[in-house]
Amino acid sequence: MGIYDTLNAQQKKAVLQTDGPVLILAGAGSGKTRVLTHRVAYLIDECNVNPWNIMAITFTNKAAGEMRERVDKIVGFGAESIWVSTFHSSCVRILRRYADRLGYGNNFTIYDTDDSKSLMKDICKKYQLETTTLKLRGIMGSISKCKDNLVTTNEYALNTQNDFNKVRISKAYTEYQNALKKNNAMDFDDLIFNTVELFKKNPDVLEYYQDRFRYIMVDEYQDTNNAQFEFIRLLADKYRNLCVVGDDDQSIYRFRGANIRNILDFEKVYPDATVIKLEQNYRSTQQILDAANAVIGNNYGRKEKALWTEEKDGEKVHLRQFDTAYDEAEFIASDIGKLKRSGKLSYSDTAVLYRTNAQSRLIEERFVHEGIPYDIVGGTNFYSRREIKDLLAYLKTIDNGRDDIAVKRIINVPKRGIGATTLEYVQNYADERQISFFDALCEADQIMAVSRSASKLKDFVTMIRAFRTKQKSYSLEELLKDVIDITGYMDFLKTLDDDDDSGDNDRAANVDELISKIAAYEESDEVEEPTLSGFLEEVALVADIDRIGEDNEKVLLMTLHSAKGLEFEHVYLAGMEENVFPSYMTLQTEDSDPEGIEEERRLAYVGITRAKRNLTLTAAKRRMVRGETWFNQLSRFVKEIPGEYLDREKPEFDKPAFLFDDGDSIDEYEGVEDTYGTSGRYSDEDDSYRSSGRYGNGDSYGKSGGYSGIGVKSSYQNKNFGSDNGASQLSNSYKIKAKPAPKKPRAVPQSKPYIATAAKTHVKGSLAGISKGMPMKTAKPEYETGDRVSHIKYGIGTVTSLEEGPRDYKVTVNFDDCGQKIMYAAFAKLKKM
DNA sequence: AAAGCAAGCTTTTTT
DNA sequence: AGCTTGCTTT
Repeated sequence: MGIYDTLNAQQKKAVLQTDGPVLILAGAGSGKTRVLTHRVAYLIDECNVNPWNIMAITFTNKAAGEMRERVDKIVGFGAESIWVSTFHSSCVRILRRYADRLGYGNNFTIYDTDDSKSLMKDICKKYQLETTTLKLRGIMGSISKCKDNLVTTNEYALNTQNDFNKVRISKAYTEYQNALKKNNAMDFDDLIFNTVELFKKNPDVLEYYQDRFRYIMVDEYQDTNNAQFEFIRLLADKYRNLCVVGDDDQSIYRFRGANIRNILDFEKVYPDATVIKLEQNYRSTQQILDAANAVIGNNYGRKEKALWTEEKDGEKVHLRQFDTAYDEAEFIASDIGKLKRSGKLSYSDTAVLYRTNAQSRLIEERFVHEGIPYDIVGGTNFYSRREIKDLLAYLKTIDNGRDDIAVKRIINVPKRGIGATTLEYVQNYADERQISFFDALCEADQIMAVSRSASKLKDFVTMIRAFRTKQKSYSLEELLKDVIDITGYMDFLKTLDDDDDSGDNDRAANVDELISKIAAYEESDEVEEPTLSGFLEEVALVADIDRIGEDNEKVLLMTLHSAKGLEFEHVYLAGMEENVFPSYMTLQTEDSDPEGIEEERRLAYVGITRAKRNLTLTAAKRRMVRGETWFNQLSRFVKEIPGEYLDREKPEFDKPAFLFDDGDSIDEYEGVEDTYGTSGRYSDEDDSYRSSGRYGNGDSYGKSGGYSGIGVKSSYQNKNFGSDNGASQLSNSYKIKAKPAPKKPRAVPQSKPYIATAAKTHVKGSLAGISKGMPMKTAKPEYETGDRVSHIKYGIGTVTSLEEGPRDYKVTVNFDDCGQKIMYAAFAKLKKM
């Protein structure tokens, strides 16, 4: 049977067990994607299952894409009719057909986290729901939890037991859902929740999909939440051919509602389940696996398993500890550079992983310095960047006036002299009449209270209507460029970050990328009828990880979370320090939530097992976090790795981090009694601190204005500190934190010049170089810098610069009447005088 | 009534 | 460091 012979015994068992519930516990790197794809092939080729009856759910679009590709290769025929998609996109697909059964329009829009937040903000304001203890974040969190657990607004309302906060949350939940419905919108959680609701209330719909998906496979099952579980359970209920694949040791999304019990209790829900463990690892060396096993072994309540490999040759795991995060970043960059030069490393097979997005900046700077090409995953998702959201909000407004959030976002962007008060009146008018915000704007004349601003509102409406008219004859790309041009959006961006121009460049480049993206969408073969709504939908569900291409010769920088499911020859885990990883937040809540630390450990496990051959752990003794200097001890996860698996350059690494070595650039360090018998402060002669932050006046830190760095134990109180100093609350002797003194920040040696260059080649978070098939370019305009030109709206001016963009020329004109404007040449339709 | 500026507060992770 | 909020200015 050919292709199945390459599988090991356990893998083969997993492939051949096609019927009934199956739980595959697949350790990291144990070839689970291979198993899944072979299983699909087996179902089709050997069991005569119609591809149409197979559904495979993955976590990210990228994973879905990869699975689809591999299935296509191995199946050959009919592969395209298999549903391979994420939970969210599956649900969208179903809801697009049946949302009307729930009282939504089938063309509902999808709100991202930002959109939901602004909607909720309005609601909280309207009903005065926020208190000192109950903030927006908490309300949103509670509601999200409700949806994850399939608790409806009514059910929640019945269970408030007159608890003060619960009553408020209940009100917020109810109003929020009402508002969503009115806006014909759903948030991420709703997509799953509503699909389950749809299935429960409409047996005919459920049965249709049950009959359709006779064989269901779910990847990354350990990260499903209760609603997702219910979605799957309902679908699989008729034929019970449900195969879930996961690894409880890699469950890292609890904060998002993932319920590790879904995988741990699978056998309780399906007592007849076949359980198969895949423990042979085909990815990493024994040394790396030993380290991973040693770390994860400290967790309780896991399904016992031990990864092993036949790959015995390998280096030890490298450990390097540095004085500062700068040194750490410098090492990573230079080490990668060195290995690359000696031919031992390829950029595309190398990743730097860290706990928080904020850690990327320093590393990024050093990469630029060393000339190492890189790409950053995550941070602010391309589609959550301000400039992109603004432009998309214009497109949404043009597409569908019912989306109040989009309209409000852009009504005064760029500034049109329409302020908060005016908007409030308009909103009240809309509320009274139960009409949309945009419809209210159309009747601005009727709203007495805004009579003074009525003309501005009318101008806005007229502009949007003009776009709608143009939409009929324009391509999407033309429409977007026209929006940018008419609104003077590039101009507005210029005013945004005037302190330094690098951010500005990024933003402009991101706008270029959006144009490329919309053009690529229009020209894509996969879309038969490109529409504005289609584009907006496609864009709504992309995760940042989805855009990584394989072929790029670039080092990837990303969080540990983003790295799940990926593998690299060389992996650097940066910031292996207490309070960084495990995170400060987790350690703070350790008593009330002991499971937090277990999840962090799983995250460490995920990180370590990303490496195939070469793993380097790095840590810094001190680093700047949100304007404070933190002194952290080496991460407990490093200490959990037995010394014999480690190659460490500094044998004294595990002494308390704040005992500085002789070479350290600290002039004075006084010991004070505490857990470690020390703590101290620095003299202010020391200039090695690149502190910044707003500590404009040193009074609260003591007269000396000196540096107060302390090692703290729970009972330690330092009177020189403001009472809000987090240090006094620290309960674990690992934690050492200090505040910087007012000090002239030492010029950071890298900085601007090459950051600016970097923006051109590696646009952070943009799609630079990723969208394929950039089509033909607009011809060079007839005019040049210095020429006098005329514009239909702005009149006559002088061209001050003509810059070549990826798809079009960007022309800057200094108009005699309205000053400088930046626009796209193809759209400005400038006439040379 | 809107825009501009300074102070204050914060997030760890994301479909 | 970045974003929101509140206050002052126009």
